Amino acid sequence: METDWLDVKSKLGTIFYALSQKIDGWDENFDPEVRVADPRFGDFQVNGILDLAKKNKKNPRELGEKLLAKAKQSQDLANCSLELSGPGFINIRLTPNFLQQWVRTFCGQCDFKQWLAGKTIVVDYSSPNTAKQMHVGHLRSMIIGESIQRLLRFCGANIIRDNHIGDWGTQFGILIMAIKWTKIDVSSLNPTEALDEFERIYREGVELAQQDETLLAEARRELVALQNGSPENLYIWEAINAISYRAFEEIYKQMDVTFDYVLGESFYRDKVDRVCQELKTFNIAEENQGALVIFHRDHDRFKNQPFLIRKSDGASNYATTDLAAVLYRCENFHADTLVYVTDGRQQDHFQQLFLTVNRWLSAKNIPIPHMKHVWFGTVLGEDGRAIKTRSGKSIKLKQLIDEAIARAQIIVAQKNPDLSPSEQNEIARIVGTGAIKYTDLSQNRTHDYVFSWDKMLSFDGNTAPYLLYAVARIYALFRRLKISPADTPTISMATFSTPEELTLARKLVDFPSTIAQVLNDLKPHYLCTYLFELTSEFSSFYNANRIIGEPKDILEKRLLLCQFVRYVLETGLHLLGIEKLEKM
RNA sequence: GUUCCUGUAGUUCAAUGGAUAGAACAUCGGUCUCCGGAACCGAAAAUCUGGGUUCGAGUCCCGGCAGGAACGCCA
Repeated sequence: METDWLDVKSKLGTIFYALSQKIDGWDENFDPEVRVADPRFGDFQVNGILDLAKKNKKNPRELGEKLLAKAKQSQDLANCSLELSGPGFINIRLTPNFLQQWVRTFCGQCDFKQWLAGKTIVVDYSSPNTAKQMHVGHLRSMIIGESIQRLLRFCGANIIRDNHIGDWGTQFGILIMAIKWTKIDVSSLNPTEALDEFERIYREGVELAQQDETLLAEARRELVALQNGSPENLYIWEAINAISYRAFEEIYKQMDVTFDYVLGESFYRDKVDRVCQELKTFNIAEENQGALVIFHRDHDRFKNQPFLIRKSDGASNYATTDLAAVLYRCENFHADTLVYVTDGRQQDHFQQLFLTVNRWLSAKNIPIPHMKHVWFGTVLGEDGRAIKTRSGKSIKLKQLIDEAIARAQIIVAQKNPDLSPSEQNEIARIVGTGAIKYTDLSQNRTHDYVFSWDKMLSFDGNTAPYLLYAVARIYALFRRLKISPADTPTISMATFSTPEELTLARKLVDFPSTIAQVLNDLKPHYLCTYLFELTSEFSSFYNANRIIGEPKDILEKRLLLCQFVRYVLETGLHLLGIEKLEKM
């Protein structure tokens, strides 16, 4: 089988389009709209005939008959059975022979590197603020960002992972004021409790500032002093950041998240003036009520809603930093795409940012990168409102992760007491963090969800442990048969024949088009749905079709399916940021 | 006021304008001399509301109702 059959759905689209163009008078803008079909009707269906008929006021059945006649003569489709049905669908069913060839050709060979080859993409994700512990509200950017970053890399892009930490914000004004007010020595704090302490001090500072205007003014002065390089304030700031970074690192390590660069907002502090200057020079930014703002006159909303890039007190804000970061990423990383993974509440900000970058970089006459805001819904508390740190009762990320690992630990110890403690610990970590990641990723990222311990820590049903278990069983099978997963599977001459073999092989065919869809929308939940369905079909297959003790040709064809399933599950789990397990 | 998101089984979620709306959890009932039972098979159970567009609407448009969010010096 030719390698261009890897993505069968897309290949069928190409074939049907080419066939249609051999028919006299057929619309050249025809889109066959090949879709995965309901198994009752076939494996794939051509949907586009109905649209075409509507547009050209023709009878869809007649058009369908013409296209079907061409398709039936096509050598490319010799291994498919075809029929016209319903109002004008062409149903396509792959023959067992086709499935056999496809599985043989692509087992372990699903390579999508050419899709994004040559692209340099900066992915900006996680991006917590220092001086605070990460809480469940910080989960999504880290998990979704990590997954998307892996996906883009898997599809051939050159990826730069940048953690744009909020280490230069106004929280430091209040914090430094309160630290000085309460005369706390930052170097004397116990590192494990220091972040709690900073949060407490911060809340205290907010209260103080509310009660006493002179302290509020003091906080503003401390921030300006910090930004102007006051050694005393820089010392406190650095101490706070060092403690914060250590806490972040601990979580990233547990969650298997890594970055190439950690360029916080402070990194851009000497680069923002240039941005403001240029935007003024190009007449993009203007002074308004003492601040430097940008209006986009040809935009319905942003002609009135300003993009504020310098506050009236002269301080820059996150908009300025983001602009400086865009320039830095273009000039130093030569990025042609920038991906931002943040909460959906920042949609206006990013729209304004992108509009501004377009105007600014065209004025500078340098290439404008593609910019994509990959936003996600808010994690809500029980009250239906966003979980907030200031409430003081939000769930810490560390607490959630530790609890997930502890629960997994109990189950591992119970199911697999013979494994060494260190093996059990590692399994518990992967199962526990995998469950958290999968729960988040398996939901449409653009929807809000209410945080619940039960949901995050569930190990039953459509969860990471279910997928991990299937992988572990395949490894167990290989161990019993004394074969290595790295071995090239022996090619059996037997074709798939049982309903479970055929259904499973059929499901494997959808892997490439699923990746294409996830890539198109940057929505990992499509992948989760696919992997769960694949695993479910694998489990049914494995339950109903014996392998060990079967005649050689049957054993071999079933092993080939196991090998392919293992490959797809491991690849898929990796793309979700979940590590695989050979035992659990 | 402008803009954005959401409303689907008891619960949590799916469903690129396609054929009889899929799952999971929970509930009820099955499978086992079973390659790992963290498994498999089955049952019952749902599109907020009123119009419209379409051969076809959970999906698109308009109007309600309900919830959430953003909108000038927070990030």
